[in-house]
Amino acid sequence: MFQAAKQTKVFQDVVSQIQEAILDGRLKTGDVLPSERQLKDMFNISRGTLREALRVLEQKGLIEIKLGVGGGSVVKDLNADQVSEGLALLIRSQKVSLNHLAEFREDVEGIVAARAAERHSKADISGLKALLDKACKCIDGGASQRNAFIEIDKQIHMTLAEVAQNPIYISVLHSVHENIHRYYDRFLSMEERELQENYQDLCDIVEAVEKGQADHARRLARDHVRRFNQYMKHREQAENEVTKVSSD
Amino acid sequence: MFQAAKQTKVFQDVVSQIQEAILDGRLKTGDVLPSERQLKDMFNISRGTLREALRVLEQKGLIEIKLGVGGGSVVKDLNADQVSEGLALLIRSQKVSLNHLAEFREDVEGIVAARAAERHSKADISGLKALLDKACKCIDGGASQRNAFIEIDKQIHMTLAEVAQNPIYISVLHSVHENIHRYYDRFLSMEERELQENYQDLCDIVEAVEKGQADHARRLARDHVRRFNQYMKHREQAENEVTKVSSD
DNA sequence: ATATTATAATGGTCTAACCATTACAACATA
DNA sequence: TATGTTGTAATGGTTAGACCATTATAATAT
Repeated sequence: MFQAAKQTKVFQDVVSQIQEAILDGRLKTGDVLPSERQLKDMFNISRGTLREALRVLEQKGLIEIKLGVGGGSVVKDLNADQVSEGLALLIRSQKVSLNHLAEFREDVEGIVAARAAERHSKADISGLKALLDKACKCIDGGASQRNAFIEIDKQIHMTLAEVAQNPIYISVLHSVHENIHRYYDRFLSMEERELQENYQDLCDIVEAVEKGQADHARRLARDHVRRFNQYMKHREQAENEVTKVSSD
Repeated sequence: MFQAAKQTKVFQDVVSQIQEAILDGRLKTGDVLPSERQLKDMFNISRGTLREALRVLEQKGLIEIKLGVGGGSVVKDLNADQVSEGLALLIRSQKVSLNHLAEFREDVEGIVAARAAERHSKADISGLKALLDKACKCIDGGASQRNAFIEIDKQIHMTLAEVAQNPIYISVLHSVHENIHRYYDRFLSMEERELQENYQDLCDIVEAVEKGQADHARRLARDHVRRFNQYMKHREQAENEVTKVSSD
């Protein structure tokens, strides 16, 4: 007959109100909320409760809290960081293994390449080829050059996601890279031969994209990522062997 | 020469310590943290500061805070809710459109079907066929039956994600469904003809999975989702037309 | 004109209460 | 004895008021 009386925790109500204001556009990126002492009076709550609400909004990625005079709660430009953090937690909590993530990356990079092949413009291809040139120049350099290569490699993948014209791919791929690199960074120094192979892969993918061969681009991208994954797994195993022997 | 001195906000340090304890397994799902009054003494901080930390952990999905005697902060079983919420925020903030999400779903469902085709067991197929049977019985029923059909449809998709044996697909697909349905629920009442088509699609997909035809399953799943998306878009346009006319 | 220093506003933290909710024990009742 | 009621104490939720730490800006000195 009756509904359970609304369980409002005060701070939750404040979170909702401010969140709605942001999502409705009544508060825009860069806007500064009133100071805590003003807000607490506006909501007619205590400062502690208000601060709990602000902490939640901060954690959601909706506001950023700055210190000192002229500081305060600033409405943030929303990005994929929260998605990325959530994914990172799933991985660290062993709900998701590196193999799962690596496989997911294979598939996503495949999709991205295929969509990019469908939607690329001439300007996109020019941009990609410029990146390939930069990558090529890094191959036979020293260790620092190799890090540069890895960086450009990542840029090429992210650029493909942009060419695919769907921000979800950008966010998802960004999250995946973020989390994969957190684990693989220590193995990332590649030999010149691997760099060469890697570079060739990228050239092939870009070529397929340019020709609009979606399925082919998908396959190339997937194989490219799979090869990278297998290489990293070998490195990890090798490292584990060493650790095992030296601790025997 | 020097690094900037660590900017520790006290509550952040507390968040880190508890988060690490959970992720390292020192605190397990279901464990209850000491009461706030005990924790504040253990960390040697004030209760307000502690509560800010707990609110952040709660928002991250790591703990759940229960009221009353025997209440307290309980370590939660981590799931994809945070990823889902992050995605929802991106959508509501117009960073991501429904078209983007729908397209993404096409691709993901395609992947899932392909992976399922590679990895299915006989038991998986039995489970899927049982669901198909249930779906079939809902087709010519009334409105309530139709809702049941939609529910089973979702179950079949999620089951395919489980068959694919990668928890990321489960999480991502769950997030996508969650967010798509938030927008499309009002249009979800389908005609018997659409249900029939839908059912046939599902049968075809399961058949392709059973036969291990990965590429075929991918194509079928993608087309299935695309058709659904187009149908929903038409419904939405139709509704907008009506609104437009009636407000003229 | 430039460097330094004070000022005041803001977020960060602390203390010490009291309120609201809830599991459970103590008690009353049939 | 079994069952329903009530009290109690522990816990999270909220409040109030104070003081500390940081920082943009204005005032001052060089």
